[in-house]
Amino acid sequence: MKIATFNINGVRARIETLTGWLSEAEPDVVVLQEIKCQDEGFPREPIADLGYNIETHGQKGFNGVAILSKLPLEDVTRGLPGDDTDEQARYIEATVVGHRALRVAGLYLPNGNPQPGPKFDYKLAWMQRLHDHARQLLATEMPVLMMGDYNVIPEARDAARPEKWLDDALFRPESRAAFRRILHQGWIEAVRLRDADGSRGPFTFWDYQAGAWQRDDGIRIDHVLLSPQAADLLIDLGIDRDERAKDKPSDHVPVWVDLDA
DNA sequence: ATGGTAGAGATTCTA
Repeated sequence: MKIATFNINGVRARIETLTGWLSEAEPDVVVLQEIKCQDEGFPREPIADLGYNIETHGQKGFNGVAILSKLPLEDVTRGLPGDDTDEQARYIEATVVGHRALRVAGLYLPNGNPQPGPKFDYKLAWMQRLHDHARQLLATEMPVLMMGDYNVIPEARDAARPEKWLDDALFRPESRAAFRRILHQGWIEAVRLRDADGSRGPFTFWDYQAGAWQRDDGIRIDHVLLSPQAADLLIDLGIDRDERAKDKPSDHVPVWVDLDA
């Protein structure tokens, strides 16, 4: 089963980019971030026509996440637990039943800039809530995938030019430490299973500005975290880097895993 | 040191 994460940066503005990739890559399950629309504005029809069930958690203008699946989605939950006053649509979770049941979480972690400030405080508080919930997910002993745009550059080798990110919320020590604290519960970063050495990259995001793509001035901020039970099922993984060179691209590219599930 | 781009929706914010 092929399961992907893709920050689409506006699903209505980029519906042809999305359907083109879905047709080519043929993922079974996709978590989307930054749909930037409300549930009723989501372009369901062209995606349903490709055989996907659709569950959305949107809001007006910003943020918004969704899960697409060729298999039925069960027990869908919306919003990250831990703060009933949080109105930002950044988290969705569902069970996908193939010949094995998987729990899939799609998340859009707060950017946190500028830092320091209230947005950075919100990012760190959100990461603490994710940490608490991630522990509960591991305790289920199901195969779990916790994937999405983490807005965290884990290490210097995850940036083409780490020096320019030193004062950015994506690379601050507090953000990186919070990400590590989640990993240390026992999650496995899929990409690093196959690329564990010290070489630079691969990247998943290139800014639209200043020719970042042309200079390969990228960062790796879209991550797939696997529970041990999910990691045991891993067959293959990839980053669809070529999507960034196509017409009307998102600034992020898809990251996917293939599991024996 | 600055500005460079993009989407949504309102004349600015978020990234």
